[in-house]
Amino acid sequence: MKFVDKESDMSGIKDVAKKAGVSISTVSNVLNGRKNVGKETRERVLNICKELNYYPNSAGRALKSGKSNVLLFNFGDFDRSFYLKIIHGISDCVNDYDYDLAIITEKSCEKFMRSNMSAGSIVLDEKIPDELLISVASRKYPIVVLDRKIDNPNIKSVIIDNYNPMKKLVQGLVDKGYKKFAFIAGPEHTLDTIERYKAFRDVLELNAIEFSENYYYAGNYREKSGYLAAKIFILSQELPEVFVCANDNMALGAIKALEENGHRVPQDVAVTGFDNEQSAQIMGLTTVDIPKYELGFIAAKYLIEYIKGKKQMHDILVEAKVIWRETTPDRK
Amino acid sequence: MKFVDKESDMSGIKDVAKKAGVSISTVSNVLNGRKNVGKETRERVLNICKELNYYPNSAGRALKSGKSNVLLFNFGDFDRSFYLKIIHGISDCVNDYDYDLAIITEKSCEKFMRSNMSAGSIVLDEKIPDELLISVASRKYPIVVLDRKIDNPNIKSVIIDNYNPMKKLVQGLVDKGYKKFAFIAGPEHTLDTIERYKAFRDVLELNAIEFSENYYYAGNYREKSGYLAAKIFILSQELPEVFVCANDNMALGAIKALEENGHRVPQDVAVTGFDNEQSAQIMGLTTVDIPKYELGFIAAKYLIEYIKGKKQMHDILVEAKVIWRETTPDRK
DNA sequence: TTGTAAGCGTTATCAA
DNA sequence: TTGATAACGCTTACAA
Repeated sequence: MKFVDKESDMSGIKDVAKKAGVSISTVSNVLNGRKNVGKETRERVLNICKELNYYPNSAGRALKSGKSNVLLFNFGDFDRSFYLKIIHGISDCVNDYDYDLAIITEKSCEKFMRSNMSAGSIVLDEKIPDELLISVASRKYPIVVLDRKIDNPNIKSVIIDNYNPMKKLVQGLVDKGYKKFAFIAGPEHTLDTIERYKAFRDVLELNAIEFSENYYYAGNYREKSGYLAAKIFILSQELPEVFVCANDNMALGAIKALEENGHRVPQDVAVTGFDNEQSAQIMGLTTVDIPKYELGFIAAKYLIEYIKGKKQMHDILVEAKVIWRETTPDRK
Repeated sequence: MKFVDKESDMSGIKDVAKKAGVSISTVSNVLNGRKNVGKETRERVLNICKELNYYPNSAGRALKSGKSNVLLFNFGDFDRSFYLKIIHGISDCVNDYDYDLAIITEKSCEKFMRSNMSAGSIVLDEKIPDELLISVASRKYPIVVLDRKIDNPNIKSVIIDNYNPMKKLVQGLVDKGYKKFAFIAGPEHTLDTIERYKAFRDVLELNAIEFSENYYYAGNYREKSGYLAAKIFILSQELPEVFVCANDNMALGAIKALEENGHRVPQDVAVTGFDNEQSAQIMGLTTVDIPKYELGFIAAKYLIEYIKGKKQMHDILVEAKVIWRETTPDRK
């Protein structure tokens, strides 16, 4: 078979106009659903668009009108399958409202956000600095940040309630008879780690249970850092009765390290996570379930409503709840 | 605190030019690294760019030059954490070559591909029809498809070798003494399912092992369909000795169904998967490891090289290999 | 109801 | 070494 490489079978608005025997502006009017076009003309134009496979050049459009139906979602951690669910929720919502979604990474985030190609952003990656978001956000370009707070009227937050479920989780452990805790944290500047840890400390204090900083380890949410943390505890000092981990991945790593070193979970040591990822389910890990899909959906909906002009919007708090499983048996 | 909503603190090339006391074209020349600018002018302009937080508007740029540094990656299945790894590989490669990546879903795929905002696409979602890809692909807009073949000079394939590892896997099972097989397939029109199944049948035939179509079940790669498949086998007929599943998710589902019904894995029934997802690792599931990160990286590199003008490119075959774990003990 | 023309922010050509 | 200007594809007053 022989293929001819058509230099470009892409037709522009001009081609459509010419073929339809109308002016460019008429075509534009048809495409933008303006009322000032005759029914017959409208149909003819529409048909020809189909026929020529015409799609508006987004650069031209963005340049002129500054408008766009594209929403950006930025994320950065490829290790948490977590994010796929959030994306799913965002994607479904965005489609419901007839917007388009482009998912981008930190590297290109600024470029995309500044390029007029989108109408707003949902930002998850903590690596994107506050300053960038503040400099980019405006009433015409609102931003929704996940699990983060930025003091700016055009940057809204959708936040997971970390504090209350973690409090319940730890109180539950206390009630089960646990007395000696270790905490494996995520990156220390992130809102979620701060809150999860605060809840942990508050409950211990409330129950007059002693906690030494020696039993605190700052990880990075990766499985490896949980592994490392547990390993360090194993090698250097007495084991706690329970590892409270700031997410499931690290809990998994901790379990791995424990079992490799002959400590049975949960008979010898208990472990808890946070997120309720698939792996937690499989392992029977006690954790906190975050409604990921819903989180994405809500964030997208929120952004779209704000873009459409809704006022008086306050930050949203998404509830999460404890899931008790096998890694935390009664200790009494 | 009171915020003034600056209509736009975005400064354009004009602002830079004015403030620097030069013409627009000079600024453009500086920014594009042209040699025809005095050293002193260049530095002044550069400083002012920083000062004003100037960022070239990519819409304007794209419009004029018709060029773009954006690559599209399309995917559609939010259930396989698998894809996150592929995205990771693509993202890293794209960044290495100073391109930008936008990840998009089926819904907006055509719009984005036809809107001139990108220089090429990597397509994974089987739901995108061949015809669309063919109509969009050209020497100026090449496409790389994953796990799929399309007969067009500007659509290149990066394919996972499904056949050989599946052959090895099944032969291994035969060698271990398994004689009674069931196969849980993915969507029937997909290249990977076809090949995985073919390898399965070929090995059985080679070893003169009988296989009845009753032991074939067409799933959809979701955990639920594996669950359902196993359930059906459990309810309706004799169990096989081993479930060969076309991916890990379905294997997981099958295991769940089996255990819920009192059949122990692997003592009573063996199970294998494909993909080597995190869950497979945790479960001790025998499977085939696909180098996901590398797959993404290779696909992106391939696309970029083609965009940059490399000729004579042939499809790429990515190797995968069997990982033996606990779900398939010797049966002798 | 339709068409004309200006202009969006950039790059590229050519003249100064 | 610089600057004026046309052009990219589109939208949108405004004129017809």
